[in-house]
Amino acid sequence: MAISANVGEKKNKVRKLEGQPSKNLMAERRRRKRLNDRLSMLRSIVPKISKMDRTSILGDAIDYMKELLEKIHTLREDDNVKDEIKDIKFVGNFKELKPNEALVKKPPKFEVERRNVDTRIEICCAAKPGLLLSTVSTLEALGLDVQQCVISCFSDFSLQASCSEAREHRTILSCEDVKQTLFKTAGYGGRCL
Amino acid sequence: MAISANVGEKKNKVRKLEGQPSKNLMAERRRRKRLNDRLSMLRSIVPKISKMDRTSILGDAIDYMKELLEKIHTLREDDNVKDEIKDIKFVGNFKELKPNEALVKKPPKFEVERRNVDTRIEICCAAKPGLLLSTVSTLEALGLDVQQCVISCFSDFSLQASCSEAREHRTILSCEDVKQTLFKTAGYGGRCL
DNA sequence: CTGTACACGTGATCC
DNA sequence: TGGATCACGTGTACA
Repeated sequence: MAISANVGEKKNKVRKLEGQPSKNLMAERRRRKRLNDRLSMLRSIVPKISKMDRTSILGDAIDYMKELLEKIHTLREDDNVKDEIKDIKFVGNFKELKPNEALVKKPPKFEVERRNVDTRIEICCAAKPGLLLSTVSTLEALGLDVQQCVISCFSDFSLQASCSEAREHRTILSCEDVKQTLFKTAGYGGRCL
Repeated sequence: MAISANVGEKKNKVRKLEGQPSKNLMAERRRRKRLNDRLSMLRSIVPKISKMDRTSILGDAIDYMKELLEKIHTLREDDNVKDEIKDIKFVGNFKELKPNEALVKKPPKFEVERRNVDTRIEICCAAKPGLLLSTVSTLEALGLDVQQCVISCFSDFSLQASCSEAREHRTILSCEDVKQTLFKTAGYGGRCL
C-alpha cells in the first residue's frame, strides 16, 4: 500500500503551476484543525493521561475504554456486596496530621447525615494548614463524590458539603464511620461527640 | 507561525545532502505507522462507525466513551432505587433544568485574578473523578490558602475560590502561571485561552 | 472540473 | 548533539 513506490516519473498532470494550490491548502488546514480539536476533546475526557503524545493520547483512550467496558461488565454481573472496605485503609496514607496539635479550646463540630441518596457533611473546627486538602482526600478515599460544597477558612475552618456515593459504600459505611474518619483526619484523637 | 514567511532561500543548514534524511524520514514513517495502528485499534473497538474518516473515528470514539460513562452512572444508581420516589418529588421542583444536555461541548473556563491580597479563582470544566482533589492539591502546592470556596459538581465541575498567599517564596507566581497550572491539573493539554 | 481525504517528505522545535 | 514529535505544503486518488 504505502509501497506503491515503484515507478518514478509519471507526472502526467502538471496542470497547476498557478492559482490552484491555495484551495487545497486551506482545505487541508481546516482538516488538520478539526482533527486536532477532536484529539484534544478525546484527551480532555480521558482521566489517565500518561503523556501528551498523539499516540499516547490514543493509547490511553483505548485503555480507558477497555477499562470502562470491563467495569460495566463487573457491575452487571456482580450481584452485590462483593466490595471490600479496603479503601478505608488508604485514608490514613495521607499527610498524618499529628493528634498532639489538636486544639482543645472549642468543641469542634463534625456531622454526617444521610438524606435520600446524598450524604450531608458539616465540619467546623480550628483551621490548620493542609486541613482542606486532607479532608477532600479523605472524602475521595471514602468513595464520597463532592457534589456541592461551601468552604470558609477565615477564622475557623468551616465546610458544608453534599456528597453522593461514588461506589457501593452506602451499605457498608455508616455515617458514624465517615464522621470518625473525618475527625481523625482533622488531627483530633479519640472519638467525636 | 505558519506565516513566518520571511527568509526565502537561506538554507543555512544543509548538513544533509547525504545520509541524514533517511534517519528522520524513517522515524517519521514509523511514527505515522504507530498512529494509524492506534487509530485502527480505536475504530475496531468502537461499535458505532459512521464513517471511516479519521475525524469521524475520533468523534465516534468520544461519543461512545460518553455513552459508556453514562451507562456506568445509571448502573450504579440503579442499585439503590429505593430513594427514587423522593428524588422524583425533588426533581419536580426543578423541572426547568434541561434533561438532556449530554452532548453539549463547551470550552472549559479557567480564570485567575488578583484583587488586593486575594487571588480569585474560577473554574468551570468537564467533571472528572479526582478533579476536586487534584485541584485543591495543586492550590496547596502553589502556596495558595483557600479562604472561601464554592463548589458544584452536578453537571460540570465548577469551583469559585478566594485564596490568600500562604508563603512568601511563591509570590513570584503570576496569575497566568496559576491558571496554566490549574489547566494542566484538570487534565487539559496545551495552553488555556 | 470541484471538493474531500490521506500519505508523504521536510523544516522546526523540544528535551 | 541526536532522537522524537509536530505542523506544514504538496501530490494524488476517489467521490
